[in-house]
Amino acid sequence: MANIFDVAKRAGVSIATVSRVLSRPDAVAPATRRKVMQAVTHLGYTTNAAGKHLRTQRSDKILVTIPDISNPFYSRVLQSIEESAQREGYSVLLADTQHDLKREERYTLMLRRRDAEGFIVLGHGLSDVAFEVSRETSGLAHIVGACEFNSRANIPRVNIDNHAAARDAIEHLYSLGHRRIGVIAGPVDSALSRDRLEGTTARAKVQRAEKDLVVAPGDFTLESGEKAAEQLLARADRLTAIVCFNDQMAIGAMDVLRRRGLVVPDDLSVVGFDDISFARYTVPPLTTIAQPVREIGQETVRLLLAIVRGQTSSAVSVILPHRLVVRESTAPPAGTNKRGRRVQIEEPVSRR
Amino acid sequence: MANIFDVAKRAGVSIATVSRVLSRPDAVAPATRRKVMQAVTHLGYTTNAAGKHLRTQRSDKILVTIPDISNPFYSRVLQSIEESAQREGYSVLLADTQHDLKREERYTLMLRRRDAEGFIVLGHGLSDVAFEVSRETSGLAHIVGACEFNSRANIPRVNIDNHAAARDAIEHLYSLGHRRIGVIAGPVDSALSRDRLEGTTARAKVQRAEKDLVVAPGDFTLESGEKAAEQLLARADRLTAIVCFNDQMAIGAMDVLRRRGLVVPDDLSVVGFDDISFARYTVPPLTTIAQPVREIGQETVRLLLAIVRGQTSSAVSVILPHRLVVRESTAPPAGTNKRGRRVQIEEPVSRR
DNA sequence: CAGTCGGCGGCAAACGTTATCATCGCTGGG
DNA sequence: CCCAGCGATGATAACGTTTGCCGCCGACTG
Repeated sequence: MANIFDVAKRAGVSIATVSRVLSRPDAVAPATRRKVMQAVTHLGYTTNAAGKHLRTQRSDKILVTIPDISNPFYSRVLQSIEESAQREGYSVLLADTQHDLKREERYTLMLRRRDAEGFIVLGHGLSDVAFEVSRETSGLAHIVGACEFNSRANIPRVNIDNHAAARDAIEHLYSLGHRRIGVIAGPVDSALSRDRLEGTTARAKVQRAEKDLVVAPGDFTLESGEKAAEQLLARADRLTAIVCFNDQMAIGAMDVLRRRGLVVPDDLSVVGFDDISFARYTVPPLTTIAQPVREIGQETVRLLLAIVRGQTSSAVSVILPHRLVVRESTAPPAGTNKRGRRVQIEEPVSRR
Repeated sequence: MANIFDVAKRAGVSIATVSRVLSRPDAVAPATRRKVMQAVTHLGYTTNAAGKHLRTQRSDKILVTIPDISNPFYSRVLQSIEESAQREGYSVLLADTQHDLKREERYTLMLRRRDAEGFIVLGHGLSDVAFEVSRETSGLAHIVGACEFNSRANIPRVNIDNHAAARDAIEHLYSLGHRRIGVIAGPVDSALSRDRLEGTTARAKVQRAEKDLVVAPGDFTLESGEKAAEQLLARADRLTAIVCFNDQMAIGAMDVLRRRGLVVPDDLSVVGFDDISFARYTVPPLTTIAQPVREIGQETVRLLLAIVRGQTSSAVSVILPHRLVVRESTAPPAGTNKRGRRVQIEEPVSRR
């Protein structure tokens, strides 16, 4: 493999000139530039990453930890992050932590080893090591959170207003006439889930319906959605709607309902979260809170790189807008009319 | 940030000893080892990646290109790759090519720059540059394909027997009594899709039913599944089943059928490919060809690292077993009994 | 014509590590 | 008692690059 010396020799210049041609071409005379470029192409020379990295102290890499890549929501955020990073000349080092803090910890070492210049954390886990690394740096830690956040560490993050989003979800159900509502939440240690839970209960209080809110925890997987739905059905009767803190749990829940012979939305309305691509294809299509995945990825990268490049002295978090997407999994509860008003049972029930 | 000199000074030893303590601890006397370790922990020293990389010529990184991370099948393979790599001490550089050969090409440069030691290609795209890099290396190119493969380049790969898998899918339908079958294939430049198409037609020939096979191309997305299904329905009547070359297109197709008032499997049977996690949750649950995603990832990494480490002189491709998972989206066509035999219309139609 | 200025390119240091080789002291065997 | 040998550690040479500094030369101006 040819190195910069080989190129220099062949072009009859010094290695400094070769380096200059490659990094700042206009700092060198056109004639020499041509000579060098010829040698470069002839030898198939490419700058060696390690040498450059060592000299410049920049690896042009960012580390992204994800609790679970196979979660379509995360994978789409990742996709956006990757694209944005790439556009800025950065590569992405992938770390699937599988919800394991130990793994995340191992990966965090890459930051300290200067293998990566910055660190994006998806999911709520943030190990002690990461926390520590984030503090030991003079100035701003090169860490940004996305979607989730760890309340312990004072780390800038970009996400939607989960409190408001959950409020909107439940508001939608109230406006349809629902009152007794099940909630399939996330793990208790998830700040995101806590925020959404607060959003729902806050809105329920306004309605004076706190008692009618039934919560079952899940872990954002399809299976946990099933389990939670079964719990909900066993624990509470007269439920007319279920809010799920992500679409996968909603899909799992809808499957349970279907197997029990319950029809969505006739018997029960279901609302999801995230608006993953499959949400449009469920039966019936899922009403859900859409998150701006693309923008989340873009903003996260922008924020991180601003910190890394020292273009900002005080990084602030970013809140992006969410959007309620009403599809066909929600409708007024049985026994009410279109407006959500309770009607006489004798009247024909109209829907959608 | 403390470097090896700082540690050496503090421990009162040479840098060589520090390096030894960290890499081969038993090559150094216990007393010195302790002294060094104390200094290391006190200073929070971690080996600098760039220095190590430059010296050892090993980056401990592999590059993985994926046509589309948001495809759940790919993301699960990626997950397995990442885990296996991690276990072997390697990190994964992620490259989402978005089906763009130019992007893949840019990323391939990382291999030449020695930024990554090896290269895993998911998807069928393989740019000229990659092809070239794979040849310029003396000995084996550090490239392994997964799932798909490029027939042009002689690159080892790991995948299922797509020909046989497609045969099994269509065999299943024939055995149920279907004959006139629609196929939603992949892009024509996809070798994987070609193989599967060959598998279906080969099996159809045995049945003397080539004329009853109707093919529409897709591109593995949900939307393309819808489009292809519409084409199929418009072009061919009397179709009793559809085989799709991935689950997402199957889900898209089933949505079209549903909107047209067609019931699966009563009116039409549907078979998918991949067995993504959502396949179990479609309505009805999708019959599909399961791929051993976990094993594909493991084997790919194993194969690549064997090449990288020079543990093998001639890398051969790996074929992993697939499996037909029969769920509820397939049944005998209307007008036949359980055994798949054509019956009198007057008889009651039984199913499942 | 002489002096100065600017553009271009070379020299060399530094980035942080590992591995090879040399060295030194100690031990054990002849 | 001496020397061979061995175990432990130190000195040092790369690995390949970028970049500050400086010198040279040509051109332009007074």
